[in-house]
Amino acid sequence: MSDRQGTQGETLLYLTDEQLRQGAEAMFFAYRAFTADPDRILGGQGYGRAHHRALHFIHGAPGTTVNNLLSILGVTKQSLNRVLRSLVEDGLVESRVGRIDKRERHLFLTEAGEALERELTAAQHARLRAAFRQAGPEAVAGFRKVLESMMDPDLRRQYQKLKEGRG
Amino acid sequence: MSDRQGTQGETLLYLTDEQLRQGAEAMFFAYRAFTADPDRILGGQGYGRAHHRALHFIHGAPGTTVNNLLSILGVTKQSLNRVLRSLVEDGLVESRVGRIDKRERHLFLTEAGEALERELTAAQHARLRAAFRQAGPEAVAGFRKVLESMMDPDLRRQYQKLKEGRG
DNA sequence: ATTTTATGTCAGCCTTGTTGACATTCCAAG
DNA sequence: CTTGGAATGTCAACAAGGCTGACATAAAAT
Repeated sequence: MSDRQGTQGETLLYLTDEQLRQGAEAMFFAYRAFTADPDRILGGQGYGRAHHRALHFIHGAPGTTVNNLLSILGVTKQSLNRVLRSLVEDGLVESRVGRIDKRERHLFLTEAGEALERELTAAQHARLRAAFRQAGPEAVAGFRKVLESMMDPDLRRQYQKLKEGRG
Repeated sequence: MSDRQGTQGETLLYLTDEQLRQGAEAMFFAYRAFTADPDRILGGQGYGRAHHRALHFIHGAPGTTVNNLLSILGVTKQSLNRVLRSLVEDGLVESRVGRIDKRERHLFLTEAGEALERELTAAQHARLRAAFRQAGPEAVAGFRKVLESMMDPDLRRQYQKLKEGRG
């Protein structure tokens, strides 16, 4: 029971309350760092994290509907609507009525919207790139593996679908 | 140049825009899952994520001052004050005026506060434990390594200090 | 003793989540 | 064809939790 290298030892080791606590705190601090740069960029202009998320996913799936975006973002349509309205008013997003189903709105980034999305992504990717490089490829693989395991099955499916859609 | 195992090949491989994008989305989805259980528990009783964070760190460092808590949480004192006030009013946190420096307030969880903290921690740890177990020890090491690399030096120091304080 | 600094509290604003009410469009049953 | 329900999106009002500014009190410095 004292083999710190053995399978049993490690299994017990990394699941102690202290290990879990450290994992939780790491998530908290890292997520703050992860969102810090885009938050700073958006802070000045009356936008926030919600606008970043909308820009990100519209960029990744141009022509997506409001309803589809909702299922990805996991917020209510009323909440998303406020964000989209300001983005449309400011000319960053274009909302076109669906041709086959006129109830739907298809969303696209304008050139200005693409430009802001690029700026936000650049900041976030710079940080991520530095962290990935410093940690090394194996650590990155582990990072992804743990994050995926942490998601609910529904969220994981959404995440996988986004990946495959671009793969 | 075609060695997918070589340092060069891997370095290029995991730093493509697509890899970074997937990393960012993994963070987004995983963080949502990470906070989902405590959010659900707290939702009913007029509390939120901010209360959870306060309970968590007061539990981990009983007697901490408001100012110290601020530097850990990274919010303004006005924002934290609102949260603390409701926790004190509801008898979950006790705030004692400092004996040596009467400007300071030292914070402690009451028995009820400890009980709620345990409930929240239990939910979050259950999810984390399942993810860690599924991903395996090496993945968990990588997960921690990447998250730490992602933090700003200041945040990383805070995080390390918390770990060592309990180590 | 008076000024400056540190700590915490109160008031008010903004973003972004929530529910409720509603308009429009589509589709299916009568 | 029409009518009633379901799906989609919008508008209004409210709550949580960020923020800045103004302020009270205690400690420290001059």
